[in-house]
Amino acid sequence: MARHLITSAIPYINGIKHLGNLVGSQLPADLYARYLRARGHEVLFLCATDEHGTPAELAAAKAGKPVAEYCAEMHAVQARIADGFRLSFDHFGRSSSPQNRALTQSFAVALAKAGLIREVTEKQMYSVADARFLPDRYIEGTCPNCGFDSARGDQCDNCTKQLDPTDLINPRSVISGSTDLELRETKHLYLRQSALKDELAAWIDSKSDWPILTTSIAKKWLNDGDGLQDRGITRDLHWGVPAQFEGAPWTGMEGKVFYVWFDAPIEYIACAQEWVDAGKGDDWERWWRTDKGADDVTYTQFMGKDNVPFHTLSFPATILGSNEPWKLVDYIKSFNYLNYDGGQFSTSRGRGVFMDQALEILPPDYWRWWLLSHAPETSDAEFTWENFQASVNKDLADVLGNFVSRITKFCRAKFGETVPDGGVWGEQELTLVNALATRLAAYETLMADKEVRKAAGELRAIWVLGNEYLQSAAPWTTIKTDTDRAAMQTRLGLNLIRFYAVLSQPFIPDAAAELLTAMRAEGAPWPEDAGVALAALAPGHGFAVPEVTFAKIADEQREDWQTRFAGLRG
RNA sequence: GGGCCUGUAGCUCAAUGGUCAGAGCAGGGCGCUCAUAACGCCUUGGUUGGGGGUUCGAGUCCCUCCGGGCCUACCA
Repeated sequence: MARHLITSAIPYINGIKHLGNLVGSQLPADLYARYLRARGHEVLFLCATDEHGTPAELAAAKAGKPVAEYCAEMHAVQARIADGFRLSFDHFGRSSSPQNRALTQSFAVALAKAGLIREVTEKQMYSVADARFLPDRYIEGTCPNCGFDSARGDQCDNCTKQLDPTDLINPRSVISGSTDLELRETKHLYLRQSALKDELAAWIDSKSDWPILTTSIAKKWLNDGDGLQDRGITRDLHWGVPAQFEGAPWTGMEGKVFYVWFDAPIEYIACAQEWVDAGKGDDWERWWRTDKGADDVTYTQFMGKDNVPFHTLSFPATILGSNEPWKLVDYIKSFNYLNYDGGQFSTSRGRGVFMDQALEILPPDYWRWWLLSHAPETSDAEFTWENFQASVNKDLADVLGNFVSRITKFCRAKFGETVPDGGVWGEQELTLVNALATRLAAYETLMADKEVRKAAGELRAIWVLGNEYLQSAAPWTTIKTDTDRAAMQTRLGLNLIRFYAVLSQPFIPDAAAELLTAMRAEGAPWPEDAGVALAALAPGHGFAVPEVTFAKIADEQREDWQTRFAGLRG
């Protein structure tokens, strides 16, 4: 038994996430957490909403609400949807929590003591009409390079040229359209990441088993240009962790907050405190403090590729630079993007299927299975309705669901709704059990390695073995001449349902639970030995014939959804 | 512009430099009748994006061209 800390990249508070966001972090993290729990490991699986920053302020303003109220509402919405997808967080926290505020400020002090914070006075664009400083991309104007009239202050979307807001012709605020902009001096704190460059590089180099996607992005940032750059960790905003506070080793930071990417990863730690404060646990330090037991913890993070620089460099810089005994991540599993029907999912343009909509049309297991079995691990992947329909119908309805139907209904018709007695395993059964044992071991290895797609493929192959067995054993033929043998074959078939339900739990928890309930085998443990597990349901054990576990997606449904989700989100 | 990833069967994807490039789905044939017209068996299908090179041997390594994607530090 080992102890595993698992975190999923924390979703931004601004709106409901789409399926691409889900498959890139929360869903595979949940798969891994569920698997490890099923294997009897001690797991702490944490996620939260990332609530600070300019987009949250603007979204709240647009909704006509105070930002704190907006975030509280959206947190509840996201928590409900996460629950709908059966994401088994031990706690779903908030980066705006008091715990995170205190911890973020504490980290800043520690970093300052270590000489890793420097003050920088710089000039930023200020919008008089909006009464706020504006990030570069919140300023638009005409591109000096190509003449595009909606170029952003950081880059022109038309000609891709890198820009500075002061390069723009006729710059205006994206928020209000106001052209009353001026450069104002402002002071910010910078984290001296450059001072930690060698230490970070050595650490990254030691991680030879990480996905290429993870290490290549990290190395790029470490080595690009002049190497790892210092990063501003404060912003001129109101919504965030105040950068001026009692005990702060600097002055003049009133009205400023820490940058979201500084406080968001710290929420991983604060979330464990929230977990304890919510009465769900009693000791968070044994998960996070290496001086208090966390040395034994294996820490795995899941995220989309856009989050990699912050998790491989910025956050580790915060941890290492603090000189405090915090647990560093052991493995970073990163994902590419999921595209939608020939283009990108887009939150801003409402393109694709969003988490709430997905749950409105189908149960979570359908989405979990398709998304995980098509997880964008080696490259970007593509969602199409045709592929979704075909995969789900074949894998879930035909291969697994129909297997359950055929054996339970056969048994009911011939022996009644109890596990039949008689007969002993022969050559055919031992061959099956051996094949299952081999595939089970492969499945366990793939799950432990976080090879999501391959694990899904192995699980499916395990389901297929049941159909192959039934087909060749043919109890419906056997029963005509040898009742005992037919009973034995049927008994094994029923045990396969229980076996499959246990193995399938991480992918399709609802269906697995339904099957275990039907087989009256709730709480069945992970099989230590396939042969033993496949004899667990003894003669006389009652069961119920399950309702159709997975209904098929009809062509009309698919076409309807295809049309419905083609355009903008209504 | 720079960097990284990627291109393999109609589709979605595999393949430590080493048998004849493999699976699933789709297509074709046969079988079965317990089952959600489900299942099983067999099978068609490839100049591995193009071109060069290294090597006894290249999908894999190098160069180049073409296509797709991501990142490029003030969105998060």
